[in-house]
Amino acid sequence: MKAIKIPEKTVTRLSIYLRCLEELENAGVVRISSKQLAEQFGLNSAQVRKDLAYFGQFGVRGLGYYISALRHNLERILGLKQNWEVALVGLGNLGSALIAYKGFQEKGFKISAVFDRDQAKVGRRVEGIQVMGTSRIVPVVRKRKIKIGMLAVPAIGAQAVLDLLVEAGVIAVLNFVPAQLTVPDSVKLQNVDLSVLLKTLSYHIARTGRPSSRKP
Amino acid sequence: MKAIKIPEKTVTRLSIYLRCLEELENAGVVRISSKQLAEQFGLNSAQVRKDLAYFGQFGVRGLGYYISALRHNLERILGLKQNWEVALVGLGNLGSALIAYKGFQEKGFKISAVFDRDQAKVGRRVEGIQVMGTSRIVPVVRKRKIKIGMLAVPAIGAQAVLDLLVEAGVIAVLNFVPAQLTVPDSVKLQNVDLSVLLKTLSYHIARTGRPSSRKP
DNA sequence: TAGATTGTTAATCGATTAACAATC
DNA sequence: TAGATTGTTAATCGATTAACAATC
Repeated sequence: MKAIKIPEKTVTRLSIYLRCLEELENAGVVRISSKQLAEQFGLNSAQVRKDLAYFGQFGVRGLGYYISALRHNLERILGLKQNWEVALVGLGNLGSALIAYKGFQEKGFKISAVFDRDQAKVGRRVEGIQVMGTSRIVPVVRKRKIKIGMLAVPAIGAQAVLDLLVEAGVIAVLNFVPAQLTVPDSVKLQNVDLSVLLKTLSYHIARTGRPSSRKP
Repeated sequence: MKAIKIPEKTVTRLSIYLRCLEELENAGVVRISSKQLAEQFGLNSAQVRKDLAYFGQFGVRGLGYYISALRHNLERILGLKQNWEVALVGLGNLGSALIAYKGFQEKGFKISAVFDRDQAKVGRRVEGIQVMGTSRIVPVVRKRKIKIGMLAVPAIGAQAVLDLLVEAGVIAVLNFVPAQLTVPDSVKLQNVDLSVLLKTLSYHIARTGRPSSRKP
């Protein structure tokens, strides 16, 4: 079969294109060229065409891309034609915000199982979901065939919890824990480390922000 | 002067190295080689050395890097020797979680000003900080010389709020709004789009997760 | 000194972009 | 048909990695 490697950045851009296409379709626009689409994001039009070309021929020469058709194709490619169940582990500040956030559900991602180590939280109902102890991760996630995990626990013990999710059959994990965690190659671990992002910002300010350097 | 372009990825890795060095120092380790450090993250040792070499010569041939010295150097390079004040705009689910999250403060980032458009929230006290209306962004951020913004408002109107932060003199913004926002070149906009990350996970599962494809 | 590891150059790899034939 | 824009190849650019002289 085809062994063409598709860059991760391409996949990320597809979902950004998709958001733009949704807006355009809602605005009643029918067609768009790669040039117009690229301008929305400060990208090169060849890059847009190449990103799409990894997956097929979706455009019409001389005309561009029909928005509705392209949108459906991108949704299919990204696996968004189905609703995904998500298992959240950790119900601290961040976990609570994630479960309260309505944005995911609109996009087809539903947090449908919540786990926490703290016995005081177990049994509570949050957004209509009963909180379970971490010992229930393996049976429940396996039984419900949940494929996506969200990890929002303290760094201590995070690897053990992640191992449970993997054992339960999760294939992809959105990880908010600022620690070096490992998963088998077959599992995708997507790190969201806000501290690392803030430090990058700090670097940017330290380099470009001030005419002369100043120490506090 | 030197016009060497330092890759963004290098800066991101520096802060990841730093976290590792902190752990090692706490564990009482004195020295580490680029090879050992690289193995922690599945990276190449040449990459570690090159990342560091952008900023100076921090190692000792034959021995490796002294952890304490390297750590101080990285903190200096990343601008972490000072505490940064952060202005948060938007006090919904995510904004509330961000302000309640204690992790930032430990790393030297303190949310010290909070703004929301909703008059019902203005005047309330959250984590010891009095919430202000968005009309106060420009005077307050400018007066306090706050350089980092966090944007956690709804997509509608987000650009206008971002413009206010920029007008107020912010140089870097951590953006949680899933929309295509623009800033001047001098300002760094770091997007954190959880929906995009989830879609990348969805793609991964759709491609690798199932032996045969199945539509719901 | 012998062994180890850095700092740095040169080679490789992969992603972006320019260019253009195909074609609507 | 003439003009526009795709899909794709080839050129360019930038980041990663191998290799090794310098040196602790």
